[in-house]
Amino acid sequence: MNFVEELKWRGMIHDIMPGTQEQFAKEMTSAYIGFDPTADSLHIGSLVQIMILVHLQKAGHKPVALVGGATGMVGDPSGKSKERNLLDEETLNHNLKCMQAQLEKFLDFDCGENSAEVVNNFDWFKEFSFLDFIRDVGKHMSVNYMMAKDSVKSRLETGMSFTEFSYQLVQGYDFYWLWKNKKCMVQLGGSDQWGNIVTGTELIRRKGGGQAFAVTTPLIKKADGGKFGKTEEGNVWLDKTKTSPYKFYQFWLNSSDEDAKNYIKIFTLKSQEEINSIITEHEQAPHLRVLQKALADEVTTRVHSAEDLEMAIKASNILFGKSTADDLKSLDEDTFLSVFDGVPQFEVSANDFNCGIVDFTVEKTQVFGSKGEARRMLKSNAVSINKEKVNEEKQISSTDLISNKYILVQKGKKNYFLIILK
RNA sequence: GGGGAGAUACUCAAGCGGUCAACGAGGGCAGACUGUAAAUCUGCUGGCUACGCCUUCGUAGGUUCGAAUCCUGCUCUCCCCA
Repeated sequence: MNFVEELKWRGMIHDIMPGTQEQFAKEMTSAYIGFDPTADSLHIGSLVQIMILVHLQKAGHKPVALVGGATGMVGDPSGKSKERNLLDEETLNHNLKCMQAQLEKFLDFDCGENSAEVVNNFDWFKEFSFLDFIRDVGKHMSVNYMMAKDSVKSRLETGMSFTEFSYQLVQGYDFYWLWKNKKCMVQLGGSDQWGNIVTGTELIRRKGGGQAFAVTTPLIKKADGGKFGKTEEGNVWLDKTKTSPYKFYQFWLNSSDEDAKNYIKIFTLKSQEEINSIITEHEQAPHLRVLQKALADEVTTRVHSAEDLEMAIKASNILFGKSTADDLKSLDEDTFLSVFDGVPQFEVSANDFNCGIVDFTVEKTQVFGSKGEARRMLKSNAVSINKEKVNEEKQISSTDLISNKYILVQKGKKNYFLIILK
């Protein structure tokens, strides 16, 4: 199956420029996606773009991942209702380094002519002076054209700086540069990037007299209209120190039936037949959640590792299985600790005991952010100690310790915290 | 440069001298139901040494017994004219 068809059945194409498919059919083609260095880790939103590059390489083409050292200094107005804050250079460089390391995990950088490549647009912008830029690049684009972009139009009312207004030209020049110097024919990206991408193909047409192509992916949303990739704590990151493999696994496992059917096509490499059979199986026995498990297994393995997955499953079974306080107590210490590796942990000392549950969860540990919150939770029957519901009267003493060392605190059904006596 | 409008909690948005920790909506969190799903119903959504107290309505002052509400300076944003 060719690249474009593969993306099509997976529901990963939002828009595609005429002629793109023919280009991919004609020859081994390089295509690139830009990643914005706004944080020091990629999150699962960028995972969609990464998967596109993976498919691209599998189809025999050359993936180029661009990290935006230069564009990151400007700030993309697309989809933003407010002017962005600029990052300082140090943060930016740190972010770039981290992101690059993550990207390298997903692609093959040593497989002959379609080896992946990571480029940084700062490399070609650092020597490019402002005057040169407005003469060589700006001259080809009319303000009228730039103003017609949605990303600009929607900001005309509320205002936008010249910096952000110029963003599309900067990104457009990236495409031009890659086209000119690396024969990169296609730019891929999220649907919000369409305007920026087209500026690039226009620049290539006007300045370079050539042709280039584009494919964009739809914005992923949850079935209920909510934002994809957010949890109570915020973004789901690919960096395991920011989102533990256990939490990562849980994120996918918790997706709704509706969502999981879409996600499995986008985030796994399973074939159409495999996916259909998993969905059929799931519909026959939805409570087994075969679908969510298949999804969570594969994504966790790709982003982390088989070992991380194993521990995440083990932890999940213990935390969400039918286990009781007694089961917890019967675990040996090693298993116990490794199971809870991904669960937020707090350390206490022996004299932190013998106090009320509220003090214990707020002051001795930071399970809850304030006493008010702790009381609210307790009142709504949301707190468990070692899998047993407790109320505001509960006193914590050393008899609550498991293996004389641990206490398991639970907020609601899904949020666990491990307290360790040190 | 001239004129006008505005800034309220996570977001939108009421309030226009006391009864305001601030209506409402969205979002979020929790409870029940379930399949660690969806839908639905319910509760909560500034902090505390908690029938009371403290800190919040762009910012700094002022008027007043009393201010988110009135006055003044400042900052920022938007609109119109040049």
